[in-house]
Amino acid sequence: MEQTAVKEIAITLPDGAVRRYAPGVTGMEIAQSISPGLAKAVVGIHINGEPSDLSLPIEGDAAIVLVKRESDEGLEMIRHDCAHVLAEAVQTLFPGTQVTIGPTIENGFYYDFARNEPFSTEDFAAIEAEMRKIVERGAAFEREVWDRTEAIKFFRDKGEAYKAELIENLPGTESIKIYRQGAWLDLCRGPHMPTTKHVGNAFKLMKVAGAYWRGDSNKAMLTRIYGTAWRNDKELQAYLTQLEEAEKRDHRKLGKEMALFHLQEEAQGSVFWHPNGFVIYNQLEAYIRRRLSATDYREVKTPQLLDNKLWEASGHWGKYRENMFVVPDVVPNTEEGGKVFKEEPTRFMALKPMNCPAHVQIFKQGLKSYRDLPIRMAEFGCCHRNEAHGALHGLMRVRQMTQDDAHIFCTEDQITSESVAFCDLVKAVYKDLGFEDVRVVLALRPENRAGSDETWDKAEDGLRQALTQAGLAFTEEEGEGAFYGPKVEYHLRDAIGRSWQCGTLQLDFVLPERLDASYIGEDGARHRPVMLHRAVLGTLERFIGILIENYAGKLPLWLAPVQVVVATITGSADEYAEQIYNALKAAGIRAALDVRNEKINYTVREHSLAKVPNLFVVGAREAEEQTVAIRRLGSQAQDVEPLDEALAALIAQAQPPF
RNA sequence: GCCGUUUUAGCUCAGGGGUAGAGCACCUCAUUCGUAAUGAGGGGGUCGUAGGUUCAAAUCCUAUAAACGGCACCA
Repeated sequence: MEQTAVKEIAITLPDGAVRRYAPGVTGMEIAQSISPGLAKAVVGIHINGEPSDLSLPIEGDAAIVLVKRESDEGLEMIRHDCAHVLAEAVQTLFPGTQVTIGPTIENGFYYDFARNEPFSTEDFAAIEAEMRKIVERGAAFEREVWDRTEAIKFFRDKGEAYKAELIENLPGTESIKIYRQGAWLDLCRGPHMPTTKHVGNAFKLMKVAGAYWRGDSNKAMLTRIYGTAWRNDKELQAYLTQLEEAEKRDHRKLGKEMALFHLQEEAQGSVFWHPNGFVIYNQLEAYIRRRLSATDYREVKTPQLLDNKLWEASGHWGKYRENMFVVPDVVPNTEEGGKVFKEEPTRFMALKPMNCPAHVQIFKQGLKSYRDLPIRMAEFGCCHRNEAHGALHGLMRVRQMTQDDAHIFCTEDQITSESVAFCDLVKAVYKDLGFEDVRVVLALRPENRAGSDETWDKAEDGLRQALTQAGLAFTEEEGEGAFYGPKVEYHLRDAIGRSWQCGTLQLDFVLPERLDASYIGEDGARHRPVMLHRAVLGTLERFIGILIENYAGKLPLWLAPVQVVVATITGSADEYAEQIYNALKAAGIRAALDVRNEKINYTVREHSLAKVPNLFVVGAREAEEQTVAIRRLGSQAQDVEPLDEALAALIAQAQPPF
C-alpha cells in the first residue's frame, strides 16, 4: 500500500454509509459526488448536528445530513433567504432605509425596517419586482467572519445603527458572521442556501405593520413588512386560498350573517347579543353550570361596583388602575351646560375587572375551618377592563366580558389534587366542545415575585404533576408566570391561526394575605388559604368567537340557535307543518316555522345559508303519510321518515354532551 | 396607546371636483311551486363626524372618531 501525504476524512451519511473525502471538502462537493440530481436538490447541511452552509469546508471526520429544498427545513431556509432578498430590494429602492431583523415565522417571514417615511402596500409591486430581479440574478450567499469592533464600525459608518446595536449585544462567545449576496450584505447567523436563485418565485408580500424595536413600546416604531414564501407556486396558491377560506370563517363576519351579535361605537368592546347569539351564550353557560355542579363548585354572584378601597387593598389599584373603569361616587351636577361634577369627586367606585377580591369577601364571612376546605366558589362574573383601543378585536378581546370564573380556597396540601381535578375538567370540556388541538403552557416564576422559592417549587411541581396526570402535552415558559404564582394557560387558535388564551389555572399566595383571608387549622391556629384562580372557557365572549370559527358557523345541534326549520312546499301542508312545529316546541326543540309562499328551492337555500342544521320539509305527500322529508345541513340527501321517529331522533341528537 | 389602511343604502361594493349607482335584502302585486335564488313594480343614502379650500366637495386639505391588519398590553 502506497503511503500518501493526503489524509482523508470520513463523512458519515444518515444511512450509516461512510465516504472518504479530502479535508476541506464542502457539503456541495459531497452532494455532487453522490449524484448531480442531489446536488441540484440540496440547499443546506447539518454537520455533526449543526445546521451549516453547503459551501463551508469540512476539515475533519463528520456525520452529515444534507437538507433538500423540498424538505420542511428547506422551506424554512427559503423563507429566511427570502427575508434577505426583501431587505436588499428595499434598500435598493429606498436608500437610507436601515435594516434591523428579519426572521422566519409560521407560513413566511418578516423584516423590520427603520425609515422616516413608512412603507405602504402600494410599494409592494415595486419591491416584489426588485426581489424577483435579485432572485433571478442568483448571487451566491457568501459567508464571512468579521472582527467584532470592525463590524460595529462598519455598520455605524454605514448609518446602520440598529445592526451595530445588534452586534454590540451579541454574546462575546459568538463570532460575527456576515452573509454577502452580490453587492449587498447583512449580519446573520445563517445558514443560507447556495444562491438567491434557490428562493424561487413562490413568494408574496402580505402586509405592512408597525412594530417596536426589540418589542419595547418605549423604543422606536419600525415598519415591518410581512411576506409568505413557499417551495412552488402551487403551494403558494394553496396557502392564499386557505387564507381566503379562513376569512369566511371570521366570527365577526359570521356573527353578522347569522345575526348572532353586533358591536357599535357607543359601546366599543362590549357586545350586543342578539337572540340567536344569546342562545349559544346561554347554552354554553348552562353546560358549564352542569359541569361545575358535578364537580362540587358552588355558584355565587357578587357586586359589579366596589369601593376603590377594596381595589387598593387587593393591589389592583396600584398595578392595573389604568385599565379599570372608575366611577366617582358623587351626584352629578344637574345644571344644564355646567361641569359634570360640581365638586371634585373624592370617593370612587370601580367596575370590577375581576371577581377574586369579591370572592374573598364571601370567604371571609364567618369563620372557616380546615374542614371546610377546599371551597370552590364559582361565578359567571361580568367584568370590565379598559383595554387599549388597538387591542380590541371582535369577541376575542372585549372590554366587558363574562368569565366562567371560580376560585378554589384550599390548603397547600390540596393544590395538586385540585389542579389535577381542574385539568381533567378542562380536558373533558374542550373535548365536548370539539377542541382536540389545545396548546397548553405552564408559565413559571418571573423575576419579580412574591413568596419563597420553596413555595414556588411546590406550586410549579403541583401544576406540572397535574398536567402530566391529565395527560396533557405542555410547554414550559420561564418567567411568564404572574407575580403571585405560576399559571397554566390553555390556548386555542382562531380561523387564521392566531392563538388566544382561553382556560387558565393560576396559583395565588398573595391575595389571601393582602385581603386577610384565613382559616382555622387542625392546630387551632389561623392559616392562610391558597387561592386557585381558574376558568375553563376563559370568557364566554372569546370562547364563542373561537367556537364560531372552529365550526365555521355550523354549530353542533345542541348549540345551534335554530335547530330545525319546518318548511312547506305548498299552502296545503301548512296545517300539518304547524302541528309538527308545535310538537317540536313542546319537546324543547328550538324550531322555526316557514310557511311563506316561496319556492322550496328558495327556502332550502335561505336556511342552508343561515346554517340551520335540520330542515323538515313537508308537502301534501308528507301530510298524507304523516312523515317528514329531512334535509341536513351539508347534505343534499332527503331522508323521509315517519314523523314520530324523526321527532324522537332529533330530540335525542339535540341533547348537550353533558 | 403606537404604525399603516379603511369608512358611500340594512349587507357587499363601484364612483375620485358639476349635485349619488349596482347586486342582494326590504315593501307591494302576481305566482302555490318537491329540495341552494319565480317574475314585475316600489321605497331607501345631507357618502363616519367637524372644520376649511372652491362658483361648486362624497371627491381636495386639516382635525377627530371608529373599524381592520400588526406591535405593545392582557391581573
